[in-house]
Amino acid sequence: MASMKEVADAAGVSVSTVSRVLNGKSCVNSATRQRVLEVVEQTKFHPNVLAKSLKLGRSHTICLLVPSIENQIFAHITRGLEDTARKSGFAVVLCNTDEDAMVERAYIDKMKTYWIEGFAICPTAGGNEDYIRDLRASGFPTALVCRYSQEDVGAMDIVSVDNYQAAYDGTKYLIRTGHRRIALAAGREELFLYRERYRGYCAALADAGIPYDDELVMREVSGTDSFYQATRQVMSLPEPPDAIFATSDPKAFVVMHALHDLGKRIPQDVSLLGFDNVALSSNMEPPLSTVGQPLYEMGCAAAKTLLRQIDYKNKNGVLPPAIHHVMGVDLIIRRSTN
Amino acid sequence: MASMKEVADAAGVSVSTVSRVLNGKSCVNSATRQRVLEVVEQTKFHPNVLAKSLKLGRSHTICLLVPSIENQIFAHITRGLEDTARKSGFAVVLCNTDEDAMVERAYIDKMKTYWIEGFAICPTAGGNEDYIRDLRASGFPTALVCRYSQEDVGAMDIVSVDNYQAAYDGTKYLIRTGHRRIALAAGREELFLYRERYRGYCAALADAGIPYDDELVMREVSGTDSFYQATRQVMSLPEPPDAIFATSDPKAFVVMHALHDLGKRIPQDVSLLGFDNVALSSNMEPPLSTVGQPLYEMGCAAAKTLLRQIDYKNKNGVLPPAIHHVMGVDLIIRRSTN
DNA sequence: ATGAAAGCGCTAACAG
DNA sequence: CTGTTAGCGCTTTCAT
Repeated sequence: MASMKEVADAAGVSVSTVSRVLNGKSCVNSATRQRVLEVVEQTKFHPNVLAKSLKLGRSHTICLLVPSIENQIFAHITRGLEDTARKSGFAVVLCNTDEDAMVERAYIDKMKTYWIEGFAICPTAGGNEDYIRDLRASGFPTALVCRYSQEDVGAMDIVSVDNYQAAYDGTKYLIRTGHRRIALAAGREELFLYRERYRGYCAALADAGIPYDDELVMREVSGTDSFYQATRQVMSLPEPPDAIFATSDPKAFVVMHALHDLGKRIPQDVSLLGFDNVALSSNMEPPLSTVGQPLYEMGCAAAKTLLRQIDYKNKNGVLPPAIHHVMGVDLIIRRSTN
Repeated sequence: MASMKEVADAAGVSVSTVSRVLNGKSCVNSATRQRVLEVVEQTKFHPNVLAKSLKLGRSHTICLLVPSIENQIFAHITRGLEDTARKSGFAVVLCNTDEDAMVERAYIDKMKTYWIEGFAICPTAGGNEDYIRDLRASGFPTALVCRYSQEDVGAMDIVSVDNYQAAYDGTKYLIRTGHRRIALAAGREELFLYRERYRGYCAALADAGIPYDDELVMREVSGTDSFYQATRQVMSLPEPPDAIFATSDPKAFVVMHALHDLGKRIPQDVSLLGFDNVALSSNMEPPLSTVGQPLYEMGCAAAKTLLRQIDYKNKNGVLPPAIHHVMGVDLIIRRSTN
């Protein structure tokens, strides 16, 4: 890794001139420019980004925090984010928080000192998110993806879907297709998005005049796998459900598995509707009907909103007003519902 | 973000003293140490890692290149790598190459100028990997994970399983359990690991005196989905297979799907064996028997070998001799084979 | 159009 | 034990 000084010497010019031709600033005599360019070519010189970052106060790096990249949902988001960041010359540092607020917090603290230019965060379920709000308050471009709290709206940049409406529509679809006893595989209540989906489910039921039955809502006890038992339980009710709405595809997979083991046919005995449209859902047996979130696009949107904030901040010294990007969902009917 | 100078001023000492207490080098008067520590506390000072990196020539950052994080296989590896890197204070930059050698190459070039301390790479299938070998040649700690070429052995650090033996054992298991017509969902031939798995399959057949039938090996035409058609074809043979060995779990998922659509029961009509043991395989219907690679651990091992190289290089100025870490596989019998 | 010089924030001799 | 100083590699006034 040659340094600019070496290039300058070899070309018989000063480092400032080399810098100038490399950055296309102000005019440089085209003869000298040529000479410099040649040397750069020969020596395979690449400017040291670290030094540049230090000088300029920017690193062209953003940081993504997700609970776990092993969860397909976050894998899709990550892909979208990385793709669009890369196209703009940004690198992305990945951190798996494992739903541990301590890890999340420590990581953010550490990353701040890297002059990371922005943070895209799918926050951990448990934690108080004050340190995330502080992040923005202290001037870091920040985007919440998927997961966010009510109070964040208007205060932070957010990329999400309308979880209430999406769940409402999903439930409505199940009702419209003749189902009356609709069970819900609900997500962890600490997460606003799951409370919203729950609300949507309740509202759709109410609007259709179907009485709410708490025995029909399965709650996550310890990890997604807990829906295996929950499914067995709900299916052994005197009046078992004729449809199950899982509030995420990974949950739907374990419900599906439990149903198979119970000898129940999908959708003949019970319809199953998921939420997310993760890549694998189309390969399940039967292929899973689901409320599709545009996960990849949400990752792209998160990157874009971060880039936008970074730009704005570099121009105006402050962050732009927060926006809430609410993306549309698609109801994807495959063969697990009828 | 306060700077060390400010801390120094506030504490009434010089920056070097602050640096010393922060780095625990040489002795500092415990009274002054206290004072400095207090100011550090108050101002929430974190040293600027960029400046430190520039000065020291190290960034405590490694780079991971994978074809796509959306592929569960790479998600597991990534998780293992990130977990162990983080524990050692390293950040990891993620790049999805999408099997595009151009992207891979460009990314590596760019990352070199970030003073990235090491590269963990699951190389793209197509490309000539000279630039990866150059990476090591030019002094960058490098680890190949899963995918590698014959010629890399001994020349580069590699973390993999013994693909030949694993496929041999998997096939052997199928034979031992009474199968004679064993089809193979083979992977892309450009990948050494798939050629090895193919060899293992052939060898096991030969050793058991079962004639090789080329009609029984399905080849990837265009993405994993092409195995859907291939499965239909092979099942419509006059003498269809009584078992299918898929050389990766994602392939097994589409084979399984095709089998279902064909009305074939697994394992009654045909046994199905996968390769990888991706998280979802246990949730399939039926749960997939598979040759389990320790993917998470392979990620950990890749991080460790990188860390080891980095250490060694910092001490001795050169990279340590390359090692090939061959990890064991587990035959995981679930319910898709009998 | 080009060079000299200052400085981004930090570490590491080298003096004292 | 502590302060001074010289850079790490680069950008950017400010002169020339």
